[in-house]
Amino acid sequence: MTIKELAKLANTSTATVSLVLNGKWQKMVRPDIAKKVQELSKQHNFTLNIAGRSLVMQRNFRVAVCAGSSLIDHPVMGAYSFHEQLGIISAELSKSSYSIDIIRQDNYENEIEGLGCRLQSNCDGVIFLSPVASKIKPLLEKLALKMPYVVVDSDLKNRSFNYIYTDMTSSVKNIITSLIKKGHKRIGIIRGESSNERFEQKLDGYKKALSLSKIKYLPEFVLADYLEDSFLKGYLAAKKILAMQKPPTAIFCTDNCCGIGFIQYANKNKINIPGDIELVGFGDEAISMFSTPRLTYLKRPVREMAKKAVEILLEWIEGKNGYEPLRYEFKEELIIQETAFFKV
Amino acid sequence: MTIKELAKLANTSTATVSLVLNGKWQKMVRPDIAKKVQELSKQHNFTLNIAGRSLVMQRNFRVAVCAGSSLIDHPVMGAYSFHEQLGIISAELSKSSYSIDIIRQDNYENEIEGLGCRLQSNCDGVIFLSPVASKIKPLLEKLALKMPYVVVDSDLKNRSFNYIYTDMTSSVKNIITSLIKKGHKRIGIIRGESSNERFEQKLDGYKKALSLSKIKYLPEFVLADYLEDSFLKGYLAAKKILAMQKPPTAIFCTDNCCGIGFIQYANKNKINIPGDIELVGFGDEAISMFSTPRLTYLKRPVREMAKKAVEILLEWIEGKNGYEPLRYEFKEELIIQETAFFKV
DNA sequence: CTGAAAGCGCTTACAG
DNA sequence: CTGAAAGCGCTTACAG
Repeated sequence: MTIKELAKLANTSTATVSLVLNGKWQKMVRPDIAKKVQELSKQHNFTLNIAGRSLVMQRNFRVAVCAGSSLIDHPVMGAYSFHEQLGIISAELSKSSYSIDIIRQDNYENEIEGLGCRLQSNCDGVIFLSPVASKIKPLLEKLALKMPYVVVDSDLKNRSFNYIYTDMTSSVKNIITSLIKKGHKRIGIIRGESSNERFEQKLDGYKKALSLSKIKYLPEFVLADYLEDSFLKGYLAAKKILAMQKPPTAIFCTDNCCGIGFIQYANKNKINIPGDIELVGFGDEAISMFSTPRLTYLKRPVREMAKKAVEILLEWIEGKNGYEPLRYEFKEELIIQETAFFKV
Repeated sequence: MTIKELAKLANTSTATVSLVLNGKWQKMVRPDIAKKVQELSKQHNFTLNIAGRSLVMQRNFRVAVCAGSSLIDHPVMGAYSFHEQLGIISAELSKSSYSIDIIRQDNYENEIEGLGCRLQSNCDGVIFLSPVASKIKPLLEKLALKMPYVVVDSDLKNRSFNYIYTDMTSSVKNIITSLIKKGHKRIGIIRGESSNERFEQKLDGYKKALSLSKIKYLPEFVLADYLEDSFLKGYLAAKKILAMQKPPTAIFCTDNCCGIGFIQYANKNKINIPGDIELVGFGDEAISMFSTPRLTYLKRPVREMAKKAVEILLEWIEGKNGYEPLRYEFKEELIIQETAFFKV
């Protein structure tokens, strides 16, 4: 069924039907005609054809979601955030009858033209999920997108871009400071993530906290080996740490997966957490309860960031006013479970 | 840039450009002209406008994915499969430049018209993810979709529908039989899922295995209380079971989350798994390694099913031949980790 | 307040 | 082999 047929049934023109169905009829269409159109439309379960609308409105009702393909391909370990975000983004967009295009984005340098052209001709907006800041910035500059975009979960530190982020450095600084206040003097940090840049941000926070409290920074307490498997990283780091003559009394894992690996090794070797060693993770809610004891961790606001991204993107797409660059900060939240206790 | 402009640049007509860019030019367009068009198109990063194509081809380049909204809204516990599948589906579709529409499908009875009309006017095909068989069947009959669809992960037991499934009854039967062969005579089963129908299928397999081996079915070994939280279900079931005077020597958890809950309780109460009690789970790979000991489980081929669904759906959408009803079976696979050991 | 008409960017018969 | 033209289903000036 098309708008033409519906117009015929309602004994009016397609223009009138279009106005009514798009809610733009006030003061333009006689109320009785509007009502009739609405009733007929409901009765026949009529929906405006999206291709027709797209063509004339120069809008595609599609939003692109760009993410590294490792996130898309290997949803098993540590990449849970991406799937949470994808679910939320698609559900939110669906409410406004937008659909999503998943775009794999790995080789930032080589695919600029392809990506730009693909985005430009298919989508109304773009969401970049957790890109590496130092790579997405030149890409955005080169792309010079004419459509709205938002970068989610990367602190681009430049107000001319649109991004939603958390200040991981200060989150980590605060948590390490709390550990110090509790009496810990020997605090370790284990790298869980594969991204060097992200780890550096957290390590900065760690260093700042130590230096503020005049605690000496010990390189052997930083376990930053590169390994694909975050869980295994935690497991092996635990082995290394617990073999030390004077091991740390508290550990910060930069990723929950890694924290769970740590716990698994500790359990096997009868190390008591939090009795012998306190442990704090960082990441999703998702897997944080699957260990014994349950992980105390800084919860990342991944869902909130995704939701916000859709909200502002749609506002920009549907508004006619253009938009100001947007920088929006979310905060990590401390979730106290069983591997460490704090006074808040 | 439009096809018109490109045609002008190439000094030819839009018809010719369209043929070339769609790969239909062989024996219709002079090779030198075709080459010129291809070069110009590449040079200008030209892509055919999808709205224009959609309208004239009567195709939307969109596929709907229907799923219960609890899966979409609460990705934390036990609903991991959905997110794995969503990621795979969207990535696969994206390769063919289709985008996806997420549709929440909860109240099967009341939204038939809305759903049907929405699907019909926006999408070229539909994927139903893990619907309840007894509800999706009447819905499909009433909808009488004119477009291709596939039901993923529900055994509809009716060859007139299109569905991809696993035979959970026989998977469970086999695993229980293996436990019996290993010497277990007291085997418990714990319900992890919220869907009654799915649990019944597994329970059937459990009963069949017992009956084949002439082992008496004991209702107290079936822990099928309803609880939202699968993890907690496992935890509480463990408490109940381990308080029995003669508890089972092996447990089958119908969901991995539930298995991990069981392990957590056992660990806290110094019950040795697999020494005191062997444990087998059922579900995703995703969370199966986050426990100590790691869960032995039947792995569901969720990703494989999703990939297959997209493959056949696109074949149907892009083919012009209509299609035969399709029924495609996948098998669960036993993954032996640390909570139970089998000879295979 | 209403309707006829132009036009969005394509593809596909159809005439040459 | 090539190009002019119709038409997909809408929205939005524009004329009445």
